[in-house]
Amino acid sequence: MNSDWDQRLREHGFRITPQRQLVLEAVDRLRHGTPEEILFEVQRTASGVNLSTVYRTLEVLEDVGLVTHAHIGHGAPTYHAVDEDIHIHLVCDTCGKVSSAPGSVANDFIAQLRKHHAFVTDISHMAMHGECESCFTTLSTSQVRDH
Amino acid sequence: MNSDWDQRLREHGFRITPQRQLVLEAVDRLRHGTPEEILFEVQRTASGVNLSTVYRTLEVLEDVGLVTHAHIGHGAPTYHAVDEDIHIHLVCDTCGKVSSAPGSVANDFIAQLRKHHAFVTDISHMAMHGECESCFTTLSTSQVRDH
DNA sequence: GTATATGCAAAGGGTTTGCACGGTT
DNA sequence: AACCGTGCAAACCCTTTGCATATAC
Repeated sequence: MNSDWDQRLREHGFRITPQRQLVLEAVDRLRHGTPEEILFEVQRTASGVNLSTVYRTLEVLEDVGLVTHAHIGHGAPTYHAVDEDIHIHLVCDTCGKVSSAPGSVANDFIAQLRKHHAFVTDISHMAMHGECESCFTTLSTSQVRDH
Repeated sequence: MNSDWDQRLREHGFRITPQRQLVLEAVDRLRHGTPEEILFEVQRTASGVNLSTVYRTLEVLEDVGLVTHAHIGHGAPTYHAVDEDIHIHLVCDTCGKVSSAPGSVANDFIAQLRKHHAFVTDISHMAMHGECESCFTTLSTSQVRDH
């Protein structure tokens, strides 16, 4: 885990609290987690922590650049530490499976968006929707599909 | 608007109703719309239509391939007709502005995901998060930022 | 000591569901 | 006539907010 997390918070004028440490540790341990999943992880150590504190804490940790989130489904977003290996989420909208690809596969694409469309993409926030190969193949054989 | 929309519904065993026609027309007219925005548009013609009908109808229209949706923010998803020009949504997480780029800019990227990561991307569902050039520039000059 | 953070409970958006009625086939 | 689709209201999930208390500085 990022060793100067407390420094990072102080720099931005935030205080150091047990809750903030615990939430950050939980995010690191889970690698991916919704606010509720993070709450449960935190509560293994400190049962008194409240869900609204988790929400407020995640917002703070995101502000200072220690965590990010991606929207991988219709439900709650998933949070992860920023120092994780940068990756892209591939969400199968048919079976719900979430796989990932190294962030580098998007380099050219992102460079093009930057150059020609004046847009700076936040790669750790990227979630692609579509279908995994097996779901796609199943659909192709069971119904008409236009290519 | 797609001229055989009713045929499309019938093929899949759905019935033709005024509500389904009106919702589809509203989506076409708005080009992009949340369920609630679509409801308001529909209600300009038929004030009695209910929000839950809009939700159920959008699900049906998506099932038969007449509309899709993309998650461009934390809030409600945005629906649009499938025969629109294929485009990618670029969402600025700082100022909230949503711009778009032609779908073709992602061709290589999508081909790579298909070939090396067994994933078939639904391009009309693509929403990229990040910052527009002006927000990015402002941030760069007002605070430390790592490149 | 003062300002910020937390816990709790209530309210808020967005979406789904159960049920009786009405409309399409 | 049978079944599907609709309107309405209630329930649901996820998230935010107001307020009093507790805690970091």
